[in-house]
Amino acid sequence: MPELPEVEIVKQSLVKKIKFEKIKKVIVRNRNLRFKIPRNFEKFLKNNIIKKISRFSKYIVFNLSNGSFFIIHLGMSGTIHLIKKNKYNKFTNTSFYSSSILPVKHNHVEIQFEGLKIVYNDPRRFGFFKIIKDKNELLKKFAHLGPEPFFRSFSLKYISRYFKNKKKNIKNFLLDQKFVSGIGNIYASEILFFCKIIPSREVMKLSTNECKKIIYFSKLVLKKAIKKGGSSIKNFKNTLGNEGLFQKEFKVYQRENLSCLEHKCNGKIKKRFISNRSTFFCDICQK
DNA sequence: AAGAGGCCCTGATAGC
DNA sequence: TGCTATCAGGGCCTCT
Repeated sequence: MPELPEVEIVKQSLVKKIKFEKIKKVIVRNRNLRFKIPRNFEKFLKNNIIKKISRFSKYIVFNLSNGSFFIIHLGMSGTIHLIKKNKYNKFTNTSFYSSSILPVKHNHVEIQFEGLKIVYNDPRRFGFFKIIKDKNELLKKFAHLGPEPFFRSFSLKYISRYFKNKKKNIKNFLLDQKFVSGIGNIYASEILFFCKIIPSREVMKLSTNECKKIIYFSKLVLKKAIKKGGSSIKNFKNTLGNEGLFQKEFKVYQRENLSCLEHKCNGKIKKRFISNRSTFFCDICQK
């Protein structure tokens, strides 16, 4: 599920529903996420008010009333579900994203507020929660991450300097969070299609104009995806509303052997593995 | 230093 | 039906 646009959608929903709410109770059913959830996690969060919810790259950041933070990363398969109490004071299922039905298995973390709770579900457990003591530690945690495509610092100067004498291909660079943060495997293929650059191109051979396109279309594709509510791949069945719509707009991702959607291009979309990740492109109009 | 590859984990699907 | 193999939207670590 989650690249920058999907995480942004989750964040926006969380802002609407739990900003300024007080944490009443925390239940951890499985501590073994990507990083082990520490023993003091529940106690640390309890009685704090969520003062602010923001996003950086693919991380959701919660400011707590005690001056500390906690961050959530959704990994490959993490989803956050909102459960509300009905008028009989019982919890009923609705959701923020991806599925309106709370799955039966893999509900690892539950954070309860007055009248509602959020449930973190993650079959593959590549996601994680982390307590961050203060602002300094937060900055340190994100220090290794490059700019988001939306940042001014993601400039022509920045990327030309970065690409100089580098032999790695452009697809790998778009996935490299040290270079640019927030792009994942779906949007990397999509962005390169718009740029008309083949994913295997060595970055040192990119022209100035192509670098400009990378900046422009990285912003454009992500913005459009956010507008459409993100992408919902492999939806759970019984999805009612709330799922993203951007997957309907994919030009290349998961379109192997289908016709290229570029105007007047007769190509068929190809699928190749680039450093073990599936990559989609048209080898006629992308060069 | 840069780049390639393995690994963490479960579930869905394809092929026999 | 039931097995096995492969693949899935991420990122960290190790090795060369």
